[in-house]
Amino acid sequence: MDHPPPHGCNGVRIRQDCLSCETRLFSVCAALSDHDLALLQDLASPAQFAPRDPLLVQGQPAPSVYNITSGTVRLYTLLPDGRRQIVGFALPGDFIGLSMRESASLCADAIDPVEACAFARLPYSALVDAKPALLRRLHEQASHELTLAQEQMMLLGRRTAEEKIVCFLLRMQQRWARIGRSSVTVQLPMGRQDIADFLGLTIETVSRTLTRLSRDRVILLVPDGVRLLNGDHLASVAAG
Amino acid sequence: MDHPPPHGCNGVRIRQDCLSCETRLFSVCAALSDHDLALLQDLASPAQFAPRDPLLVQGQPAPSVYNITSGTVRLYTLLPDGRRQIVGFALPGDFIGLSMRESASLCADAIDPVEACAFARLPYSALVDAKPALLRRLHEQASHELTLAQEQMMLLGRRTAEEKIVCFLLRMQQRWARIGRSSVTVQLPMGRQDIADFLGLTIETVSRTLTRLSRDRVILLVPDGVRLLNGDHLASVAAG
DNA sequence: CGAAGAATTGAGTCCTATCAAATGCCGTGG
DNA sequence: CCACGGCATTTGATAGGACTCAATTCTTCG
Repeated sequence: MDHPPPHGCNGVRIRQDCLSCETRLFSVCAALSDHDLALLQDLASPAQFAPRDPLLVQGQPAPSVYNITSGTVRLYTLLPDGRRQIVGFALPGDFIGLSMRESASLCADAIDPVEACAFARLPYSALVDAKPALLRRLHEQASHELTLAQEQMMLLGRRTAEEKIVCFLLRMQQRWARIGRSSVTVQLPMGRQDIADFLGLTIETVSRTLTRLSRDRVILLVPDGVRLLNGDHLASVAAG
Repeated sequence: MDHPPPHGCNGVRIRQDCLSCETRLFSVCAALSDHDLALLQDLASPAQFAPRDPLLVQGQPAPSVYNITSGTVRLYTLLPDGRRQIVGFALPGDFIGLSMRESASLCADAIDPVEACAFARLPYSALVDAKPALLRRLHEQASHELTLAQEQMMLLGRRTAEEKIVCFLLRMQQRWARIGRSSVTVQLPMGRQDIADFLGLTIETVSRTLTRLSRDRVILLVPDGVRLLNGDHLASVAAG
């Protein structure tokens, strides 16, 4: 893929171009015919977020749902005393706002520069009502997320720190692979504290575990990511 | 509610009677009109499970989906080395098999004697395709489960043993209340080991924490449940 | 009554958290 | 170009909460 980013012809304002969207095939949009996609495109407005910009705030009304087209978003909940649990990272192709409820049950904010398709909730909801295929796709997506959430519960409740880290690295590798960015070097756009809050650990334990794996030549720490050196060992740890 | 359990007239074989089903209003069936409910009823076959009987086995084909009408089911995943994480308990009105995939990603088995409506997956799937209202309801249900799963992640990743226990008790109270069994005495049909595997603790820690709460007059341990004595204290612990 | 399983209680250990300090990284501005 | 400040990360020392192992008590039920 080396064509330029999508832009409008004839000098019109730059708009989404769903048909050529790189994330289309991975996203909920894959459920739609070209015709229905055009309807969806009319509802979409491009949105950009700088690092730390919020997409959703826990408890506050969520005017839009989003389809991430580039960048990484963290989804998390907070306790009053400040403890944070990250419940997921949204990558390109991921949909934010599956439940379509009026107010957000989560916080979501950009980790790095994020681009997304925003859909106003009401017209989007109407389109979902009119297109069962889209609803079906949303439900499949929600079911998939539920399965992931259940895996994460096993990880949080029953796995050791090392297993948590290893599972996390392997899952990130799989997720990048699924959207066509397969590589031995796993990109980690999030910081150590984010990883800790995702895995139910402290930042120190994350750091120590990564350095130990690195010393044991199982991984190699590189800027903004890790290279997986000993896949067999990693897989056997993850298997439990 | 003191009428006898549903049974057929004229000596016909006992069947589900969805219209008078006590769990109808809480379950996915609430999405359907009386007419559509009749279609659903034709697909339903009553099923009973003794304690420890499996409803689903991880990785194996799931021929049916279930609507629980009485009793309690535990849903869990296993690691090869035997570690177990319970991801939820299904109570009357709960639906098992939301994802409608062919093979189960979870194990599910009865904790106490369970009665359920079983629906063969294929005809059920066909009905869902024909009735968007039913699909919509399934999606709402899945979204709700996703929200619960995210709360559970916070609990597993960031809460102390005492907070886990207290949150669990309060949530069980709410769940019983929602299906019309509100009471200061919270029924706990599952054993201590089940609670431990749900909360990411050991059975000893569960037991010790419950006895400590009991000594502090916050709860009272009774057979098959607990009575909540100091709701304010419980709520403040749960708030974090 | 006795056996088997479930739950509780106790003693000691270990993994991870906590507290604290040092190091590395990167953009800014002199 | 390099010194500087701020932030993220790493490393170290210590403590503590939950786990492990083991024994006892309580239930249930034939």
